[in-house]
Amino acid sequence: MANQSLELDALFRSLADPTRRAILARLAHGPASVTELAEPFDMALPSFMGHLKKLEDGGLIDTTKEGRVRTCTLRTGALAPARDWMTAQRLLWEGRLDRLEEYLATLTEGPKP
Amino acid sequence: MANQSLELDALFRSLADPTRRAILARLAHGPASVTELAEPFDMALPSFMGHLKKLEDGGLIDTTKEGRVRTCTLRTGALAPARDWMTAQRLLWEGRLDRLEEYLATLTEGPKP
DNA sequence: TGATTGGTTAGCCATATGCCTAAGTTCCAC
DNA sequence: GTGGAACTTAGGCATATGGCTAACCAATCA
Repeated sequence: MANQSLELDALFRSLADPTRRAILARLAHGPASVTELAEPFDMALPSFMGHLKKLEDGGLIDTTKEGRVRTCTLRTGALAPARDWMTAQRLLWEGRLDRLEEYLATLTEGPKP
Repeated sequence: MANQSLELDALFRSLADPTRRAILARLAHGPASVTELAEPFDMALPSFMGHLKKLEDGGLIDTTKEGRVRTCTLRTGALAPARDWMTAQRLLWEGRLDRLEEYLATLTEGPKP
């Protein structure tokens, strides 16, 4: 549970920045190199690389180096824990406890990474 | 758009802390006073109050004072923009552009706060 | 009316964050 | 072999964050 809390900390912190959200939104269209990703931003490259590192350490993206080009790829399902937490709260708020129970049942059945 | 970006910054930053997430999860069960909310936490009251202020400034909760008791209430739909952004990314990732279009149509029809 | 309760304000500290520049390394095209 | 491209590392700076204690204030109770 504490581990899940740390994971959610990192996930939501990763999303609490417009640059990183823009990176994720771009990668949703497909993999891209660092240079491609950085091009729309008026930001020093080492600063931009810092954001990529944050996303990689947070488990949101994978990066691979081929020659001098580093390619970034969105990690499938990486946002699921954050989305699941928000969905759980919404179901509680709306008072649909029976739906919450069904929903939690689907969580325990799913595979864990 | 920039305004939406700032709103998402504040929303995700509010969620990037275990104490604030626990507050929201508790309030999902119904309103509570500051003292009730703070009781499970081993934290100085001014520090805890700081978290409540963050949540209120971020539009996630409302607070009202009656006599010396301040009661906190979850604001309905407050997490919707964050959830919507995550849903939009997921639909992109899964390549279901037609579903994305349908989804975006529902957004533009909905009332804006 | 004094004591207690439920916050509120102010100031401080350690750490994290997001940006910068400068310099460097690895790879590749010419 | 060399210059340029694509990163990578190091150090610095300003601001934000999350916690603390101390003192205070407003409301209520005995």
